[in-house]
Amino acid sequence: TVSRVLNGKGELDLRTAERVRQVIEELGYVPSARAVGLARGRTRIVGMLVPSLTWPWMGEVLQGAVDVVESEGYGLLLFTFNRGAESMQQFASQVSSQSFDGLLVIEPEGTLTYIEQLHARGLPVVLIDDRDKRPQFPSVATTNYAGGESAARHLLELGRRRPLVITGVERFGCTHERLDGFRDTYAEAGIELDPRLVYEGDFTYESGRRGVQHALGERLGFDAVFAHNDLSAGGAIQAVRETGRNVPSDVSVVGFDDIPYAGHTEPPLTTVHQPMRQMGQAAARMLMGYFGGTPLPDGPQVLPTTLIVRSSTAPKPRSHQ
Amino acid sequence: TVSRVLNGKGELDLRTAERVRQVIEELGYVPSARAVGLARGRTRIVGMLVPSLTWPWMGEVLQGAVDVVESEGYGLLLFTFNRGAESMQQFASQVSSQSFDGLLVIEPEGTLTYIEQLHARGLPVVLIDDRDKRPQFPSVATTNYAGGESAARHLLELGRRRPLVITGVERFGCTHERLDGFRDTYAEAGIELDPRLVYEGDFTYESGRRGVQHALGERLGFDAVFAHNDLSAGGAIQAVRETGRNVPSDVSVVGFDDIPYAGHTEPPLTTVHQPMRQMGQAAARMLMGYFGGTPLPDGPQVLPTTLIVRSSTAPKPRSHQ
DNA sequence: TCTTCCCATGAGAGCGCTTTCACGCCAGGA
DNA sequence: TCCTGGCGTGAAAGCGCTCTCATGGGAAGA
Repeated sequence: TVSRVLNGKGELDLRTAERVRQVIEELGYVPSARAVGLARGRTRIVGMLVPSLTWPWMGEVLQGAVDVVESEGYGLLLFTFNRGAESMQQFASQVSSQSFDGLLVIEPEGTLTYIEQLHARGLPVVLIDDRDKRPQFPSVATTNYAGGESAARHLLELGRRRPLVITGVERFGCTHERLDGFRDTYAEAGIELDPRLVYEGDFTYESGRRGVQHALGERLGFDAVFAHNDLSAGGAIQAVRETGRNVPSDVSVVGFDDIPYAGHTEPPLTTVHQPMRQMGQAAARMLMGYFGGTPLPDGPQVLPTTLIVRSSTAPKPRSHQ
Repeated sequence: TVSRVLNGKGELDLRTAERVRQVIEELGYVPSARAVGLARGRTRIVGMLVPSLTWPWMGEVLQGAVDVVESEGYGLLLFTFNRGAESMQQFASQVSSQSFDGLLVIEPEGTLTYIEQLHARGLPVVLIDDRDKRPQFPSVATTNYAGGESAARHLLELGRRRPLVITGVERFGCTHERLDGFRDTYAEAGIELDPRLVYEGDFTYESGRRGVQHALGERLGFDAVFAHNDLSAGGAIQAVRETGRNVPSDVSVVGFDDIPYAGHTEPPLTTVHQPMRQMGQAAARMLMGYFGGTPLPDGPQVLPTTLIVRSSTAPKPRSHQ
């Protein structure tokens, strides 16, 4: 009967319910999560697997996920993947011991097949920002291609016709999408990107510097930089300024991500905003919805990027055109 | 008997054990965390309560904690406190439903009494970076006072005799400690800080800018800035440079925290490094140790800060002295 | 007033483990 | 050969809930 009162199920007399509630209050009784979990077969906990917690935008997506998970009365069990095989081991055992009801994943490199297995075995899984295209999978993604397009369009409007691209890690899907969007837009404007001006970076500040220094060393002229994340854009700005050139007038720089750092570079960085927190929220909501009865969509939910214009981009001065 | 094999307890025949193990292997059997938890009365999960996940150094301490927690086969249940009372409600109910065996806390403002209650009631709790001094409490702290001292010593050695201090939020203990360490060291050198050159900031980039602009507006001369975190130090650098002054020669700037951003300011920031990841690790280790039988120390474990000298500080030029 | 039906509640069987208890068996001493 | 110890193992009682099933009592219909 107490159980009925607590869960609000079954027919029961209002006065009895009130009396039970009163006693519960007096005793300060709280049901044990463990026992409830065992009896019900569900834990009201969702797992979240992330590659690393120290990436600059990770906090945002985590915060987004935690917010909705908590507001639904669920708990968020955190797993990372920075001790390689051992991490995976630990995680796998937690999965099979059914420590959680569903899973949010920012895919650590090379674990996709495993994650797919879990999904196939019936564990509700939502992927965040799948680097590889995985159409038949519940996931939340962002418009990397369109982000690349918007950066290109912005630079074209400013009269920048020889952009240097500092890419992300080559094996990530997002790198290709951002590059393709950018390249295609330039192509539409009748400008083919010089392949020598596409530098493979690795998302670090240093790689941004190296990209610029490399181009300069090769005596390749450029009037803009499109970096695939803000950190490398920051490095690029830095390297450009060191040569005495001005940002934005000599070289305009566009980044990607819009982490807080982007607002604090000198000059503040124009960048493609990724809605990290919203992505975390959306993924969590999908999962919560599933627990509530809504089936998981078997495709990605795509959240749009937005171009944030700050001061690192400006029209090309007449004299140089 | 299966249970005995799995837990390695009790006397049992080696051949039987082997046979059991084989069958377990064949069946792919994994004990249910829920049932084990209920039967044993422990969940092998530790909770972690943090004010916000988006603070720049939060990822580091989280990562440190997760690393050791995971390596011990425990899980990390994450709670945040950015929806005020509601968050607290949720968290409290999780506590009383015994969802976890122990708790790691980066104290959200104004929850200390509650946390203390939990500790008094027998929940193992380890605090990270207690802003208020709480001597009788297991915690991990860092040397804020000594950090302030080291910043002061460094600036004094460079001949900087009129520093501007941009503090953190006034009600935080760390703000006072950093300021006291700094002030006392200057006092020892025979220099009393000009109270007008102590500006109350709030740990934001903007507050760093405002601090500098305020001092400049009041026509207060200064040849150095000590900011209580890196973000506001970045803002300070920016504001100083905007007036045409040089960092480090005209004004040397020292920050606090040593977040990744500190390496990317222009010029790279000299700062007091806080061992965030180590603090997370140490706290988690304390808790793990407790589960292993070692009692919790009833005082803080203090990890030292280190001064990281980069390019935002330099000796005072002769001509200006 | 008697029967029928339904609503509110108590009893009890799980959920999948751990842990205690007791029993059976074999080795060693009398 | 019989008795005493232990060791290895099966049986069963929880852990603290949920949920089904059965029961009792009161209202409504005859």
